[in-house]
Amino acid sequence: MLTNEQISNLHTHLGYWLRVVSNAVSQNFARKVRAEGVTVAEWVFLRMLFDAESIGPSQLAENMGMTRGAISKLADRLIEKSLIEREENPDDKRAHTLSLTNAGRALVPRLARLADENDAEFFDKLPHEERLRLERILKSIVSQRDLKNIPIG
Amino acid sequence: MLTNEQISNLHTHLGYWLRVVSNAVSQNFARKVRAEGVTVAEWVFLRMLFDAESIGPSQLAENMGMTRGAISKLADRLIEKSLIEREENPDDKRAHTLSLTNAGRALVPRLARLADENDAEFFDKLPHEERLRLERILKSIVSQRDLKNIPIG
DNA sequence: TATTGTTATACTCTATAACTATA
DNA sequence: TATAGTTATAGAGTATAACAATA
Repeated sequence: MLTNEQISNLHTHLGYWLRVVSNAVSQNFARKVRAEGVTVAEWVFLRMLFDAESIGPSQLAENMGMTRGAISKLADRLIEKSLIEREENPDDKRAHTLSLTNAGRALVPRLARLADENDAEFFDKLPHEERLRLERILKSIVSQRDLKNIPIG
Repeated sequence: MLTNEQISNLHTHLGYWLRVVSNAVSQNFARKVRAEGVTVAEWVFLRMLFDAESIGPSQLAENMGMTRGAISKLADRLIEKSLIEREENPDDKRAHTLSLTNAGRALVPRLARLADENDAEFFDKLPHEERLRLERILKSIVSQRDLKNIPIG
């Protein structure tokens, strides 16, 4: 017989199915938050500022797994939307501090609710035990591969 | 007491963990195929042409869950790389047919091997049973939500 | 010199829509 | 007029690197 090389099909990979579901969840969420005028990356950004006492672009870039350049652009957009403010640090004049405006702080709970809704849409129909299994398996891969980046988009 | 509104944290959502893992898998794969000079979208494109007897941009757009415009650009790039060819259909002069060149056909098995490797890197360390569970849960969400788009990027 | 941020460039994918040619 | 493809434009994210100001 001739070479019987196996060319695996797209759907034979677990990564494929993971991406199908993950992209659907993310796109659905993106649509929801777009109605509130923000992107998924902006939601993550705002949610982090909500918890942070005070945080600079570099720290945020580290936390979000983005470059400082990307954070700058994101911050510009959020300032444009009056959701955050940028201040100089008096102690170290190189450093900036980013913080939520009142409007930004008011928006976060609304976005958090959308995140809850979105998750429920996709996963609430799973039997409780399956949901726990899925979470456990995903977290085991995260810790095994030491994944630390916040996923955007 | 004051309002005890719960602002859910990023990591409380299953969709968050799904995205962490999915993005890591995809980015790892993107890095691998980039070494072969293609993107993930181009891999999907080539893999589909590998099976198709003859296929046009519209059909491919449908199958890949992309717009025809996006397919056109993708096809331009792949033609530039001499991996596919575009022909006019003699029966219907509006229609085009896309097909692999010899170089493109030769590349697909190499990319398929990378996809296999990538999947193995992330999932082979899971107990066999967990892997089956993960696949079953993901597919149940796919069928429940009737997801049909091939995930790119 | 090293660090903090910003800015610039280029590339990929997305979305929408205008446009051409053919049916 | 409807359909097949292409092209144009704009937005969002990624990556890399140049750059200014400060430490």
